[in-house]
Amino acid sequence: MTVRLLLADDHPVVRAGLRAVLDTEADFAVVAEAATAERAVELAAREPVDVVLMDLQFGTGMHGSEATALITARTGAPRVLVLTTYDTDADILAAVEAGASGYLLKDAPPEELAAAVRTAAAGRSALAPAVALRLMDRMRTPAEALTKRELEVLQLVADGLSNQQISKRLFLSQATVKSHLVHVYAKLGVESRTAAVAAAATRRLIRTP
Amino acid sequence: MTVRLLLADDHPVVRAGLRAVLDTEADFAVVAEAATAERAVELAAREPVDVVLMDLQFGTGMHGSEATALITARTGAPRVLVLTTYDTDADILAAVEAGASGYLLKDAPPEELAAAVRTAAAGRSALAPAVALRLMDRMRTPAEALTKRELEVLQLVADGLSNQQISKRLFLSQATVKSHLVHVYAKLGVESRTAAVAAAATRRLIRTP
DNA sequence: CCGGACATCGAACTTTCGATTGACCGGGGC
DNA sequence: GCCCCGGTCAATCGAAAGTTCGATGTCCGG
Repeated sequence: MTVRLLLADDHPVVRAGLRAVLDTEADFAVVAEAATAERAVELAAREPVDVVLMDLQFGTGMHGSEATALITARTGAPRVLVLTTYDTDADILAAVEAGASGYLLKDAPPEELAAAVRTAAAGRSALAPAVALRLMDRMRTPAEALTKRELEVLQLVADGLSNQQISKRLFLSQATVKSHLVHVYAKLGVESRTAAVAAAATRRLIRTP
Repeated sequence: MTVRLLLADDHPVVRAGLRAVLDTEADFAVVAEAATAERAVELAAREPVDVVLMDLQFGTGMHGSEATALITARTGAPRVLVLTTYDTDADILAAVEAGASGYLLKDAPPEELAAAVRTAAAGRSALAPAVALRLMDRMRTPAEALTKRELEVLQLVADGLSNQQISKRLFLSQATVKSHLVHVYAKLGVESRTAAVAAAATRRLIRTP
């Protein structure tokens, strides 16, 4: 049984690398490539594909997690294996919520990559050890885990928005924004918004441009 | 005349991709690969190589710019072509100072990549259009260029320090720190420290963890 | 069913930040 | 020599951020 693959990554070199690594496996066949998330969604709907290898950060246009959600929403959809460079908590959560079957880092060795593809093709969940470890840590110390809402506010803080701007963006009052930030500061062990952004960046909780 | 290549990148997939892309060129031959900067320095000294494709960010150990400096310091050294994902001003300057013959982004199309390798092999300078454009912009609008001191203060802001903490760290008064930040805000077109950090991060003026 | 976590909001308070203005000095360039 | 720029500092004032104390409602699991 051949596993048909769709590669979605904006870097030609990475696509070539994935093709080189995966085509050496006898039971894999790369049937399509996409340089944008939009194109990946289109191809996944049209071509018969078993597993999509999806990057998260594309240079322009749709984000990989959005594309993942669109692809997995259909019935009989292929499995989506997220393959990204960095592992922020926000990205992992977004990918899992979007219906990704797995989450791999690009620095993974080829054997791990092939194993993850087979796992995903079989319908099981495939998480990179580093990612799994992070989720374990998150489970083990739920006190330090930021809620989705807190991450959302923190991300906007990192984008340079003021409390006023954040409140308007999220349809909240400034009081609520401050409230969330108080909790964020407590969980991160800091006492200012910039320190929170720095701490969250090192812990890969948020996306930094 | 065959161009002998050494690939230095910690991502197996990227190395495979570069090999796939470059080995299709008749006059290129990938003769060695290195997964760390240290290994790249070692191989560049031992193997007969014409051009080194050097990543900047390795997972652990030496930085690519250090390795570049070590490699180019020798007489009869190969040319080093820096090939990285992101293009921060600091990285570009460091690479050029280290003696890199060129600076490419990993999202470059294969033709551009091959052309840059030939340019480097011929002993000429090879800059990616995006990188060259950045340098041109930097020349054209020096008003937006932050001074060394301003960057220093801004970096500490990005690390989460308060004005008070920065003043102590740099042996300044808070007035001076504020003064620098006023200039930074004006140059970046923002009006708060977090917005300045966000703007500087997107423009790759500072280091983000 | 009840406790706890999460999300929401308000008000009063303190601290920090940012804007503004003005000043001094040293080093280059004209 | 003179002027401009970079770096340094001071004082002030309003705005923003952060703290503290409260409160309500939902939802979920024991």
